Amino acid sequence: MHVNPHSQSGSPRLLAILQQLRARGCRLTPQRVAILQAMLTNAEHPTAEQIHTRVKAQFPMTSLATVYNTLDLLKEMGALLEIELGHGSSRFDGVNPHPHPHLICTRCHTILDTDIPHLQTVTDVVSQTTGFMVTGYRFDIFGICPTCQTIG
Amino acid sequence: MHVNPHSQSGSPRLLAILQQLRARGCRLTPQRVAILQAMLTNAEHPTAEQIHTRVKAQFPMTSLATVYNTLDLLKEMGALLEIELGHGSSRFDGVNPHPHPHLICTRCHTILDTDIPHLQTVTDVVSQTTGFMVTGYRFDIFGICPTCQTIG
DNA sequence: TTTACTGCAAACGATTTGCAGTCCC
DNA sequence: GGGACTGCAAATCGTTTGCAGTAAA
Repeated sequence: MHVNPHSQSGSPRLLAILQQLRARGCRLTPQRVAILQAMLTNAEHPTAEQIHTRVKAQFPMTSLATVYNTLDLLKEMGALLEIELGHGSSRFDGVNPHPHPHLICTRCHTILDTDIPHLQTVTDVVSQTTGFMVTGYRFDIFGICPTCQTIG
Repeated sequence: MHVNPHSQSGSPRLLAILQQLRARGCRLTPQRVAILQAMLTNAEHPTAEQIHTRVKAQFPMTSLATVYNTLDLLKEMGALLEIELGHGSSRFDGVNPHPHPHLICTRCHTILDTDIPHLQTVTDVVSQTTGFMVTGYRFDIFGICPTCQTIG
């Protein structure tokens, strides 16, 4: 299999991450690039399985293990966020890799991004008052989404 | 095995939860009461395994499955909080079962309770602006605790 | 006596890992 | 050509479950 990433146009973000991968000495295998593209263009906070399904449409041989390996790599690079739920699969956010609050519907399991102003300030204050060196956070708000409320 | 919960003094909270269990038609087995007591007197956010170890000191036959079953029951009753971490075991908070932010040290895995004023107000605002019916939240702040910082 | 609960062991399911072969660079 | 990466299958591990026996009420 052979793919030349330069032959296809891509978003600045995609190109930047490909660049980062190259700088790391990582190979740009077709599977890897396809997984990355799938992550950057899916705002639904997909599971590894869902990414696998989507990538298999393009490269049928792709294994789930490779998806997991690649997601780990991208996570370590800071290119995506993993939302680890206790039960069921992790969900991934490749659209906004910076910590931000999520609204999680406990009925349909939809995850929505949301914005809470000054959250950075809040964690800064915690850092100062407790002596904790804050490196990140996760703020999940659970409830029932508007759609599920109307369904009943 | 036979234990009479009334023969021992207990905190008001312990007695209230025992009462709640009885009201539900649940049996007050020695294992169950011991697990509950262990949870109410351990502020270290223990794992199921750690609770199992502690309870086995008192009732050596106690199985880990019973610990899990009992923790599930207590969680469903709202008597404790489960902190589900993606990797490793869940941690449980039986001291403060109401949602509150946690400071999690990514080096020594200590979990500290903390207080952020007006967090309830924040989730209320999110509820109003998004139409989400908020039922709970989880706010984990990751970093390096003061002790681990001094160790280097 | 009734039946909820227990211990045990096997099952489960998401993720990781070992390995032999592949193919990007 | 070398070694990072792949697919596959087996291993891992926290947690759940089935079941026959036990004991709380």
